[in-house]
Amino acid sequence: MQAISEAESRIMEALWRKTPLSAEQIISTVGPENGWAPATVKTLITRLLKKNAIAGAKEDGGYFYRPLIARADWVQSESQGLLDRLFKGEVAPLVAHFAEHRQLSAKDLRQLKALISKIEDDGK
Amino acid sequence: MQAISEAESRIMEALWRKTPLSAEQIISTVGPENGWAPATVKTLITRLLKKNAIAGAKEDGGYFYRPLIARADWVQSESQGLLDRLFKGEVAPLVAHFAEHRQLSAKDLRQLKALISKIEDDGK
DNA sequence: CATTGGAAAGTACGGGTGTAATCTGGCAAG
DNA sequence: CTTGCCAGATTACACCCGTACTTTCCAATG
Repeated sequence: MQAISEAESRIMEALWRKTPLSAEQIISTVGPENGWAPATVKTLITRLLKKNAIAGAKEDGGYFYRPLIARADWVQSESQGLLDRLFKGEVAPLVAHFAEHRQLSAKDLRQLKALISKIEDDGK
Repeated sequence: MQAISEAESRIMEALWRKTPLSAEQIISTVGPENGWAPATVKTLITRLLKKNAIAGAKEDGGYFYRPLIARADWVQSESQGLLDRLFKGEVAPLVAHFAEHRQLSAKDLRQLKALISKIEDDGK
């Protein structure tokens, strides 16, 4: 249901990038990326199965895994937690923080302005 | 040096709110807040000492603890990690995400606009 | 100097995590 | 029908974390 660990999330990311994937494919993408033995990847897959975060099924000749939770949902709970714990749930201070630490690129600024305009237009 | 755990961060937050604090003070602020036995709080203090995240010293009649790392630094590494893992290091997509999930209050919008104006003025 | 009170260290223990090997059982191919 | 491969389960093990108690050691106080 919940609490996908860091290592497990690497598997999820692979499946979110491309779904479905066979065990073999997961191992060959995610293994080298992280320096994991095949057995390790299989353990992570097992744990994700147990957590109902993914499902495996045989389809047209092979056995494939698919994510059962949407990346957006996961991102939501992860980032919501951080926002609450560190910034009292307010988005602006978070952005201000990044701004102070020179983490706001010109590209970010452009995108942010566009985003704000869009939101205001929608509300109109 | 690193990796302050969730529970440990509660102690840090108390010390960041008011520094220095005695063990007694930490226990009586942080204990009830989290439903922790005094012994638990002391364990967390010990672990933070071992991690060099705080320091204890006797000063004018009592024994007091002070944080050794700045809250801003901690917030920085925590949020940077999330930003990198979830949003490829780009701030705008993060804000966009919150916007989509109705997490952007009117107040946030106001503050964001002010923030952006300020940044642009500074750059001028 | 002896006692005491508190800080720090040590011990405990169940659960999660990272890392990994092996066992098992069913399906497919020969 | 038998055999082999592969998914899933089991087992392993050290470390971190949450939760907590007990022991040790130092410093101040009487």
